[in-house]
Amino acid sequence: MGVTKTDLFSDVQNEIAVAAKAFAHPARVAIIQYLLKSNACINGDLVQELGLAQATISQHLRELKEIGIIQGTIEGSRVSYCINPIRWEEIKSQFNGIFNQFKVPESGNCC
Amino acid sequence: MGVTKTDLFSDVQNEIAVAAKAFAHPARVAIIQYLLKSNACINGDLVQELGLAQATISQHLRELKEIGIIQGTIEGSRVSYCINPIRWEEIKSQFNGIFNQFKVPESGNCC
DNA sequence: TAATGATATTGCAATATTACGATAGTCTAG
DNA sequence: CTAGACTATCGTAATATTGCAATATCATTA
Repeated sequence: MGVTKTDLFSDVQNEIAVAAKAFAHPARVAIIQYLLKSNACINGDLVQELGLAQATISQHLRELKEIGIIQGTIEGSRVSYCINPIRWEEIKSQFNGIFNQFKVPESGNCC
Repeated sequence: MGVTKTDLFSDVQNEIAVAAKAFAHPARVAIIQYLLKSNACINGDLVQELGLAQATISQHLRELKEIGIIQGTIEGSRVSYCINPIRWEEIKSQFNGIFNQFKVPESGNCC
């Protein structure tokens, strides 16, 4: 009924799902890529950069902050956002842990 | 209004968002991990493995198939699913492309 | 052929996500 | 202090996702 049954799955599986949501919307991917490029930015820049309303971007930023992949500091009347290095590495290694698990079977592909 | 404005974003950004959705639900993560372990499996196994209804699992499998990350072959009355190696590498390198873009700035962290 | 087993599809119901206007709060100029 | 700039939050509308029972398919087996 629209409710994800998180209790059926392991902690790791739920964590990966949460982390993946950071990348599961093109606007958030765009925000992350922009942060990677500029290595710090402000919300206002993003309103120019992406074509979305200020409220929408603010909402995506909050989601990314909740996931922990970005962090923000208030700078006067502005807010500077950047990648959270600790969390970034954490998520990166969670994904690499999965990606590196796959080896093409020697006996050719199964199906 | 609930509609993602895909036209605002680049192809790559949209592609990453689609790929990320494969991992954005714990059930799909669990399915992928199970496929990684068993290196081929059948739908029925998954109904035992996860606690979800058959219809629900079939739906997740279809989504993963649409994303291309898994593939299935009909084997009599059963279906064998496995990782799609080509697509797997594709998605893996898209994510690595992002993950490796981040370097902790020498001047310490910005915010 | 009929019954069985394995999957897929359909048709809801419930919740989640996306988007934005309006509004509120918080600085910084002036 | 006041006006303007920048962000966050609220309320709401529209669409998407999740989950499952019921049903449909299709191959196998009796």
